[in-house]
Amino acid sequence: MIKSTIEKILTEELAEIWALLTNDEKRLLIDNFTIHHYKKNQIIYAEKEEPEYLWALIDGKVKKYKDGVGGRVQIIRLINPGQYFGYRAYFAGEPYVSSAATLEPSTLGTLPMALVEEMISKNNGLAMFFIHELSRNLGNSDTKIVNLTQKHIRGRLAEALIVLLDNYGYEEDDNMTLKIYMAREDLANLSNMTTSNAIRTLSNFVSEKIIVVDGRKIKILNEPMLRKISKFG
Amino acid sequence: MIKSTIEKILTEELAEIWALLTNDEKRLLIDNFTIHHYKKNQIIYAEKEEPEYLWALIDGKVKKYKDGVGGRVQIIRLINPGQYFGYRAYFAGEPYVSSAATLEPSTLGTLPMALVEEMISKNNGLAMFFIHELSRNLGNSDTKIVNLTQKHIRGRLAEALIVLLDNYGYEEDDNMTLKIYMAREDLANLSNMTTSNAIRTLSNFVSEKIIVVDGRKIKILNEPMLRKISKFG
DNA sequence: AATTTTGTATGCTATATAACATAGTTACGC
DNA sequence: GCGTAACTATGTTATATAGCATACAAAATT
Repeated sequence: MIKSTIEKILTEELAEIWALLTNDEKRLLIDNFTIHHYKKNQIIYAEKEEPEYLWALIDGKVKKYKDGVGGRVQIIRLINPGQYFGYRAYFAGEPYVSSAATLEPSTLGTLPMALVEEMISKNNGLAMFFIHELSRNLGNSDTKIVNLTQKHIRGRLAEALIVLLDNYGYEEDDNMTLKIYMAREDLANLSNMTTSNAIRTLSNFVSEKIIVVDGRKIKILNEPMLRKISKFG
Repeated sequence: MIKSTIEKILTEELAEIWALLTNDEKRLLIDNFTIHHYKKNQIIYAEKEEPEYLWALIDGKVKKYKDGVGGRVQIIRLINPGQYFGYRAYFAGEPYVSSAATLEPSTLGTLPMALVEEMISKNNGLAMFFIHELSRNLGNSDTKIVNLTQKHIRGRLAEALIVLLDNYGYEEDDNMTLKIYMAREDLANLSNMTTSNAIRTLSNFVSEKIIVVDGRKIKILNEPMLRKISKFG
């Protein structure tokens, strides 16, 4: 039955919010939560659209990005399963300033923001949850500003690889291969450089035995060195 | 009497929060709100310190900035009278990731964050206020990432001047002169360039009759052009 | 008032990285 | 399975901007 599937997802994948709710709120959530399936590289919402839903990533990988000057794209955040997005613009009372798209086939859930706002106004634990999330994201954004503007190309790419590692971790079988297979272009858009330079710098890291590359699979051989380059590069 | 001065400030300068409170909360606020006077270019708090207070700017001007690679500094936000800062790190449960300092002699108020948190947990209007603030700041930060990484030097400086205009406005008497007198170095740190290049680009804008400069006074002659450069530069 | 320090201005040089070009390689649709 | 498109790789050139040097002006300190 559909309802029980939703309940399973809410209690297991989105436990963080679920735990904060009263029984009435849980019921409301079940009744209004909708599951969506997205293909790889599909746009979820785009800049300038009006925010209407809270999005929850249940399974898969999602990027948030901004289209900038002259066709350049900047990836500003990566979303993991169990995380929420798409709510900031609604809370700020403005249209989206960034777009969201899947990096792989993904399962997502939506909840109308009007309902979320309603629930927040009555549930302080939920309000604190969003205050906490927004605060962490804002800190990351501020840090990103300095990383992207002041570090050199090697430092920025190393940083991007560390971000991928922190977000998605290693494959279980070898504990070395990044659990995300990104196009070089996405890697470039994450670290504010051209695709050519992402490829080139990646090759340099391979020559220096810091990583091994097999297509889109990236195996990190020397994580401390990568962190060092990220920090001082 | 001191208490009545504080009450005057709270009701007039910090009306936005005041209006959201119950009588008991207002009393609590008056009893725990402390006024501080800072000189020009004085550090309020520094990166890596533990956040303890909510800061309210009552009068003056404050910059939030991050020290980056090789002595470079990035100004990430400007604070106006009536605005609050210093709370993000506390909510995120981490030390400060940026520093705060005055740009001119300023009057500030503090409130212990533990009290703010306590009040938020009981007052949903207050919680929504912070959710709204954090959401707006996060949108600005994300936009800043793209502005600073993708725009050319002229666009970045034009953008910085627009930010100063939007934050502090024009002098009342001529409606053209920016109501903030910043060092060229601060201007550079705001727009991610060296001081030399800020001076040079500012001179170019003068040659092009977009602005007039008299020491630190900047008069904007052609605001539409400046906005155009900011947008496409 | 004299002296030091700090800020502003401008020219020249070096360099990191974008832009462009070309080619090989892999994935994908028919 | 073949042809086309998308992706990866690498070399070369162009250029925006940092870095450095020098000079002058203004402000602060003695």
